[in-house]
Amino acid sequence: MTKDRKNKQRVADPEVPTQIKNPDLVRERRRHIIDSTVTLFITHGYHKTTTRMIAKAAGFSIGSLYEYVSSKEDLLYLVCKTIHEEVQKAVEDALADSTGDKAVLARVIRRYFTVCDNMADHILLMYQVTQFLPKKWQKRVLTNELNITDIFITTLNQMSGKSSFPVLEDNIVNLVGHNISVLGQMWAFRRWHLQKQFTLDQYAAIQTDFILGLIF
Amino acid sequence: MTKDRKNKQRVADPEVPTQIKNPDLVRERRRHIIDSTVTLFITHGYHKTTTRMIAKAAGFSIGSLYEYVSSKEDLLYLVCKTIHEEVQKAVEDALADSTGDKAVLARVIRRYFTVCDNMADHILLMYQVTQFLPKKWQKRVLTNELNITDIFITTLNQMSGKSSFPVLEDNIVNLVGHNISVLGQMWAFRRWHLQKQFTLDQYAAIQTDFILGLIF
DNA sequence: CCTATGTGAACGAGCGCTCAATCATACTTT
DNA sequence: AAAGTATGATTGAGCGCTCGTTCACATAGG
Repeated sequence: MTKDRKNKQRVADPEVPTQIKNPDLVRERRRHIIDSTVTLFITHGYHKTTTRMIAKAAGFSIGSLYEYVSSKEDLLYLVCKTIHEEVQKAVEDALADSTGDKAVLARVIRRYFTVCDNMADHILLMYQVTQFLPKKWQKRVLTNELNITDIFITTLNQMSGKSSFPVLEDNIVNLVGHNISVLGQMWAFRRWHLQKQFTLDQYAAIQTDFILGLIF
Repeated sequence: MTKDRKNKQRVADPEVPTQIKNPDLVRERRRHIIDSTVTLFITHGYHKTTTRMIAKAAGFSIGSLYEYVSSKEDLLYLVCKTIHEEVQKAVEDALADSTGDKAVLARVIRRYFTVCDNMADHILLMYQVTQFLPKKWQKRVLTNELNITDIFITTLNQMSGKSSFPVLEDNIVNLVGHNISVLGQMWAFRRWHLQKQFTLDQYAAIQTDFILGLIF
């Protein structure tokens, strides 16, 4: 009767725990577990973080942990997903009031770079950790990554042709979108080195000129 | 009597194996082991690659493997070091005949991007794997990474003021150096996506304009 | 008393690494 | 040339241990 749980290949898409009935409880606890896990993953990395550490940090026993999360891999997926949602939300908020204009693009970039600065550890974590996901979920995470780039791309497209903006080729728009994402992440990766020479704002300003140069 | 071998903290700096006498043999075999390992790490990742797999791939028994390499971590360090040396050499070769000129910088960038394309798997590996090194060696690897950026920086400094080049501020030179490295690596990370829109040459051409824009 | 939830000892697969034993080859001795 | 010896190189069974996961049982609430 319990045999049908045996195979490791879980049925449904991402997140399938066990037998607790109250769904609100599950959501809340799971959220709590994810938060604790993120911190642990950031400080110790995925492999050196044991499930026992996670349980302890979240204030559960290992047994309970497995009531809310079906495997360590599963948890990793949830972590990745959550981080991306966070980054994406932060970026979208920062873009909420944009209308096509040089100064606006500059502000968008500066805000995005600020997000990258605030979430630098999370960004590094994502880079380190995606590899440990099953291939199937890796794709999904990669897609989320590209979603963020897409936000810039659509923003640029909206600006294209309006106000002081020239009409932009698709190719260029795409590349600029990628460049913005990547140069933001570059700050996360190399900030210890870059900070010796620039503040975040200076960095943002120069890179903005850089990016605008490609457009105009 | 054999007790003095006990502590895991190895004495010397990086690479210390065991009791085989012929040093040429050691060098050659170790090189061979590293090569086999790189392939395995790229396809399976660090943790899923077992020492037994490495031994098998290199054509040794595990016992023999440990005659040439003192630990799996050690091997990881050697792998990182070797890759960086390779990248660095490739970049330096590509830069061998540079004199200050727009066209030359363009060629330098295109060549570097080609290196990134050829060694894309290696570059990804480096990003994934550095975290598993002991802190002490992590720094060293990070330094190697920055060395490559420095190559660009010094190249740019040599160009500064000569021929058609303006005299460049230090800050700008540094940032441009970083941008070149990072935009090359961006190709490695996102090439599956970018290839839909650009060939490597097109990518290099546009990004070069981009970079030149910051200089002129 | 029954259902929902929480617990942590126990399990066992898998790992890096060691080391006593064996083999191969070169050098000595007669 | 044959037998003896010394030494470097190779082997793989197995040790010690970690860690993800499970499950028989405890506790709480209604």
